[in-house]
Amino acid sequence: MKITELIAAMSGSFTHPSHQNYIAQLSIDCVIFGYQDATLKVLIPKLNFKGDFYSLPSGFVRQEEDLDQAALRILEERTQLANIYLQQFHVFGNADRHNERFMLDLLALNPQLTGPQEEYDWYVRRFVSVGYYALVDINKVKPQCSELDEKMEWIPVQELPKLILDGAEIIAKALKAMRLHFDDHVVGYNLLPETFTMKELQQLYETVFDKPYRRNNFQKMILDLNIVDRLEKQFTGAANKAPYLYTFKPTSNK
Amino acid sequence: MKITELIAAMSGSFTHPSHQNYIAQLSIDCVIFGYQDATLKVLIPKLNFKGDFYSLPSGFVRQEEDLDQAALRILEERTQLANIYLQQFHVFGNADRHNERFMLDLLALNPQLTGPQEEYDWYVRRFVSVGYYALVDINKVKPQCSELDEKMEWIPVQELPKLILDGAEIIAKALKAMRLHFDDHVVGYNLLPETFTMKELQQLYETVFDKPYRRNNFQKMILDLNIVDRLEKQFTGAANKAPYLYTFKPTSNK
DNA sequence: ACAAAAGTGTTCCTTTTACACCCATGC
DNA sequence: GCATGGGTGTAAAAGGAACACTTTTGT
Repeated sequence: MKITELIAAMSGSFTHPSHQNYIAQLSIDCVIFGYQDATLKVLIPKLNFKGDFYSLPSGFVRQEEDLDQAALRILEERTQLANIYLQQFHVFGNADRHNERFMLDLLALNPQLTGPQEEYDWYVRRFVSVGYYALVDINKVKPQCSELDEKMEWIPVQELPKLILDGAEIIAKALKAMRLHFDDHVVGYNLLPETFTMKELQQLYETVFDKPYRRNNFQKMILDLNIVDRLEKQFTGAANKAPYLYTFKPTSNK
Repeated sequence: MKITELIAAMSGSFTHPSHQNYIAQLSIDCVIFGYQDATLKVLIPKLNFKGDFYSLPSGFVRQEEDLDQAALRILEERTQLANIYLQQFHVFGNADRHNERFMLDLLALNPQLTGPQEEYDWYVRRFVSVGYYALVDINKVKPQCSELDEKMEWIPVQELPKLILDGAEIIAKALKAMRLHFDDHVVGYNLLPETFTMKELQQLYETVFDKPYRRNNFQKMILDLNIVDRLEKQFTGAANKAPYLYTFKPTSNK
């Protein structure tokens, strides 16, 4: 593989690479949150090179596209999902944010990589990166590896591996911003399937905020917010009262 | 004046212009808030050209400097103030954010402006701009015009003129973000002089949040927060009880 | 002594938290 | 019937809003 292709793939684009089409020194990093097994997870690609390089889904911004559009494009390519809930949360702009260290590590372990110096220089310059986080229904996502990825995995936020560059800081800030937005009480919509029980919703809250809620008070809070509709009961076969299913009101979100 | 100098001045730098030193297509826009006469004001430069062009203090990012550093540099140049409270709040990245319309309007009214095509092209490309807001003690600021400015004025947020580009949107978002941060109850520190009375602090809150507070409850709230120290009384000569002066505790901010 | 404005205390109400009870389900 | 978990009601506690009262200052 050539550096050219590497950069093209890193850009989130599978088409012919040409850095002329992108804004130089500006990138987008995405933190994709999913929720499964009462755990908050992040979609993390592992690069298909020697050495354990974990990164974040990222890419560049085309000249003719909005910043938000670019983030959406990157996300859709990776998740095969449209209409993703997406929030810009921070710009990472330290002067030492460049890919040189990463590339040196990568090339040391993978000497077969070659490519034009020009492309390499373009890529290892200092980059300012806009952080976006996304909330997705983990069951609907079909993780799509880029040409560079060995695999993409949902990793619990508590068990993240060492990430290249400032990935750890980016995720930490994303989590903080997400929690803040969660208080609006409509954001959870995006992490759950269409229908869910009150208990499932409560578990989501407990996971996100990392604190327990009382069953009855939680139910009262949600119902008072008037953001969910009650549907039919869900008979699980268990020897107890069947819980109602709920769905978020169509008007109260997006 | 040449376009070259115009761009140099716009960049917030008074030194010899060279766009090589800056990150291309990335700019910083600052919303500088001050507080005076029970009014929230923004420092707005008016450009020294024919036509009423009002802008925001802005500039570009040098290759070797952090994003935050760049914002601080721009702010210090304009206010002659160090240690400014500064917050990044949003990135404006729509694809149609370019200076071409503004430049056409400007050149139509000021045909004497000339300069190399190259510089012009650099400047009118699409720009992604990082928004920062600052809170300053309005009495300490000595507004410093750039070479381009006819004047710089503190304009009440309610009475803003038409700004070039998306200035209005930027200020609106800055105000929203500032109000949000204000809830931390330490931010007000930066808008007031060293010492102040409880009434002055209350008026600040009433201005920022645009709603009345009750005198006694407000006092209780602030004292309970434990963020201010009570100093000596301030005798104004008025025929009433002298109010205490307060100052923010040195530990509770920054 | 009085008016004006600052400081403090006290009650009332709303919201939040904690506890208790009842209801449905399958064995 | 009974164990299990879901739904609802109510009391206690906390927090906030409104009101009243006291203190200080210069005339």
